[in-house]
Amino acid sequence: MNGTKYEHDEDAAAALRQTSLRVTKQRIAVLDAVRDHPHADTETVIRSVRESLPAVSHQAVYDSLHTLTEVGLVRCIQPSGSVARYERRIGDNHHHLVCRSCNLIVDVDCTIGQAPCLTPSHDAGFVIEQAEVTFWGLCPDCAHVGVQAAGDSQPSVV
Amino acid sequence: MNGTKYEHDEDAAAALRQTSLRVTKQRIAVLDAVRDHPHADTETVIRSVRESLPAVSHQAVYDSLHTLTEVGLVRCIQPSGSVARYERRIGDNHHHLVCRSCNLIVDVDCTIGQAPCLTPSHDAGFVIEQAEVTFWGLCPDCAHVGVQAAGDSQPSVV
DNA sequence: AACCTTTCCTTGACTGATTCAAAAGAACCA
DNA sequence: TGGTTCTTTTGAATCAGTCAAGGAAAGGTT
Repeated sequence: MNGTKYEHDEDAAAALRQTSLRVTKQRIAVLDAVRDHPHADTETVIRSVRESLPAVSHQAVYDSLHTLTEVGLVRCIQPSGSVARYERRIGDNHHHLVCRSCNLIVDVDCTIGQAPCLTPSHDAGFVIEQAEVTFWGLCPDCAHVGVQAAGDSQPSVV
Repeated sequence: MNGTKYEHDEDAAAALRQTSLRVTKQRIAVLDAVRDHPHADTETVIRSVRESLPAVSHQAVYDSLHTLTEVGLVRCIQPSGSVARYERRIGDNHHHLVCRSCNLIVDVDCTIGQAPCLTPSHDAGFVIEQAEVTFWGLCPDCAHVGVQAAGDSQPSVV
């Protein structure tokens, strides 16, 4: 049943042990699922987890994702119009490209270097912890389709 | 009933006439509500609209907000963990400061100048239309409370 | 001004993501 | 191993947002 996954299990278990959280099958499976499906929504995580643990409740996945987000083992992103999505790549404050047409999400490195990697023109007195950048546009595939399909059905740049 | 609001009504009506949309009481009231409550969520817009038009349905407000967003008279933003919020300031691609503690949202001018005002380090072949920046942190009030209240209950910077 | 067409609003039900709460179960410390 | 505490299951509930059909209003036409 759990033969060829030692690496994953060990990575996830080790990460959990470094927190004060208990090491449970469910949390390990959630961590693996998020690693294997970058930017997955909760539904996808549930399906993936159930491949190895068919009986997990959706609530366990919701709880795990929340808890793991709180301790910083996963990061939750939520581009406008999207449900919550999760990723395992953390700590480097990278950003995202989102395709307006097919909703593909791709990582991009932080524009300048370390968080916060940008400074607003005036900060209104805020103590700024993080700058989150989302680049909206068209992925290579969708951009080509737009060009091929007549050219002027795709309106102007914002 | 509608005595002292000529300025607002005229602004909103004029904006609507410049589109191909019909000029209706409901849409004017929605435009005024969004102007009077920057970054308001739909619930707030509904309450505000009902001050002048008690009988509007929530569906009319949802429809209006969608339609007005489509034609570009309002802009919809959705910081992670928040419901949809709307603003009347459009066309300048400004960005937002969001307080992690009280959810206050404040506008900041575009960091460099025109959209897209940032360029990712590598674009993965995307055609980029817009860069959306959200600065997360603590507003002046919440930052002060954090400092006063013992200093180490408020954890580290991300 | 009356009419007609098209677009818009109201009504009421519904969906889908997420959350709540209580009880059963599993992890970890002694 | 035994007990305590933290997790998971179960089942129901909430909340933002959507769907669909009929009635109403806007704005052009006569």
